[in-house]
Amino acid sequence: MEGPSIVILIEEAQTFKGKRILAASGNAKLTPGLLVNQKITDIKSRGKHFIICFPRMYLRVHFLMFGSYRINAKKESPPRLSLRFKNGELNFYSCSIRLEEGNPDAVYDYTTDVMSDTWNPQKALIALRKNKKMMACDALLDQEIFAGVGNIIKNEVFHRIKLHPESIIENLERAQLKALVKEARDYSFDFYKWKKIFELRKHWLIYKKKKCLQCGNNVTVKHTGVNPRLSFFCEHCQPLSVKRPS
DNA sequence: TATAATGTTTGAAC
DNA sequence: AGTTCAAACATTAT
Repeated sequence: MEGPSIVILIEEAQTFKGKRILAASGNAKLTPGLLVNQKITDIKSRGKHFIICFPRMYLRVHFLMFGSYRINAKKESPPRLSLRFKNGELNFYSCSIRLEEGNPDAVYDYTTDVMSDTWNPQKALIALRKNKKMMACDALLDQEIFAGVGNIIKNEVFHRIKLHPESIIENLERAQLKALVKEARDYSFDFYKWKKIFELRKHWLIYKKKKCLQCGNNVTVKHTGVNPRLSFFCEHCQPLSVKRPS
């Protein structure tokens, strides 16, 4: 689950903000009793982390690849964590959940979150210049630089800026670096917009495509980067960046 | 039905 | 000590 999906969850879960937990259960490695009677002071996110705040602690939920949730509904499988409120219930499945002490704002840097109001593109540029030997595909998935960006966003962004995902950061022109930072945020917001109206797939231009919609060439599918994650790209429209000697 | 994928952490090995 | 790597976790569509 990528950053924009977490932002949608925040909106859907707003109904529980300010509400008290009446009961908590599940197979998460935490003591559910600690949550009972806790009042939710805030619901927020940082990148792919969904955060439920209490006065002196917070829940940190990461959905990884297969995590899911239900609001006022249940799945057949046992929940990782189920929270019951007077006005409904919030259920999490096959995700990573941790209960942490303190205030999340002391831990998280929201300015590196592509969905955040405080997103700082300049900071991302500086971080990229600091990692000049990195492949662009690894940089874009780096949650310290582009928190919230996942593999779908990665592929669509490289297609939009017409760049080969295996390009080395130091070989990018200044304009390409800026485009990378700009589209990381812009496509994330398009992802958010389209996902909300169930049109996410419909707008994929390269991810899981067979042919490039621009030139008709076969889409190259290969694992790229140190991770390595699957990349879909057009060798013709997305050339490897090679900086000219200056 | 076997496979691979909207992802990250951990700990061993080098 | 830093990096690299495989394993682990878990669900579902194709």
